[in-house]
Amino acid sequence: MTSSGEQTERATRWLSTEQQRHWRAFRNGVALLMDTLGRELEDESGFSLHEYEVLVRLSEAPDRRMRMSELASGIGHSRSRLTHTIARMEAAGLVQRRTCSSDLRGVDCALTDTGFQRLVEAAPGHVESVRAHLVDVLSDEQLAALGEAMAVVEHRLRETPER
Amino acid sequence: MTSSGEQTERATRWLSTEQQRHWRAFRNGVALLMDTLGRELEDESGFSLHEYEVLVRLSEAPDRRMRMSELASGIGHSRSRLTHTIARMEAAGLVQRRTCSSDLRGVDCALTDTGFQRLVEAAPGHVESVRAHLVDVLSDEQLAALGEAMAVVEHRLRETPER
DNA sequence: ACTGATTCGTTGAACTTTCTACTACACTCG
DNA sequence: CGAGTGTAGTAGAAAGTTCAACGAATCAGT
Repeated sequence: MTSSGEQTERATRWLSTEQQRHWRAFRNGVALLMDTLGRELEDESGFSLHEYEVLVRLSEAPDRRMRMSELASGIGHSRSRLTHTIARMEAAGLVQRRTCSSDLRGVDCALTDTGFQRLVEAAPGHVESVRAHLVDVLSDEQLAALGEAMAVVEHRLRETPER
Repeated sequence: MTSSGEQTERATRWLSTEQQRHWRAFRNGVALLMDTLGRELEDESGFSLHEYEVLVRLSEAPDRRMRMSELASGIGHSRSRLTHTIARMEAAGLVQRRTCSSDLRGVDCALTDTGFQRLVEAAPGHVESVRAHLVDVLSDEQLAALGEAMAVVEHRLRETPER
């Protein structure tokens, strides 16, 4: 809109047949896998994958408590979304909100004993699912390749300032 | 509940440290990647990844039309969800519903010229995103490993009768 | 043909997630 | 100090998804 009028037409660098095949396999496989893991977790323990993730993070935090925003950015949810999720989980007695001592704006979210207990009960079944559909289906090398590739992807995405 | 009372207590086969590391990297990486691709697509073309997927499938179908249920199972959405999605897309003029000639229960979903046009406009940007955050970030071998591993996962999930 | 079971797609309500606006506190710089 | 700017969390409305129930068409068995 400034000087050049039309932005330079650059030919799209389409994916090669192979690349497209792999990308689609990845996309479809991930969707189906996550869907399945989510449904199985839901059936067996009543948690969604998101709630489970919250429980896991809290259980591993010092004192089993964490600030809302840490929790949110850690699992990549919006602050708003986490507020709603935690509200539901608090109503269910899984977590408890406390005012944060060091920063009066902040709120700490603490795992209750009930919440921890329910996580302990849910974990074995979930691990079984992950094994059955991912870990035990692949060779050690394949799993490692998967993990390492996605670590690179994540690292790049986090280091990039923005786009 | 029948004979044995307690079901046999079997020790949970937890993941090894390495396995857990890879599984988490996979989970986090996938979440962040898909999130980013979705947001970029949304910003550039106004489509969600789901809508985009619908457009792609239709554009590749013979006659650019497909039965609702084929479409739904192809992309792994519930029939209900697809109904709602297609309703919105139809209101936006991207697709059109027609009665299916061979089966009066069925409904065919056809891509409109507008829909095809909008897909053509959206595609280059999306491919750029996929390259920037996945394809060009990995070696050919890594991408191939990713695709092949997930193809195995998907295949296993589809062949299993149910769980 | 007739009956019952099944599949197709839709509907509306309940629920979850996203988006936007808002309050309160913290930090910083004159 | 105190005005301006940024950050933490929340709240409610809008958008999207899931769930259960339904009407219509097909299929299988008699």
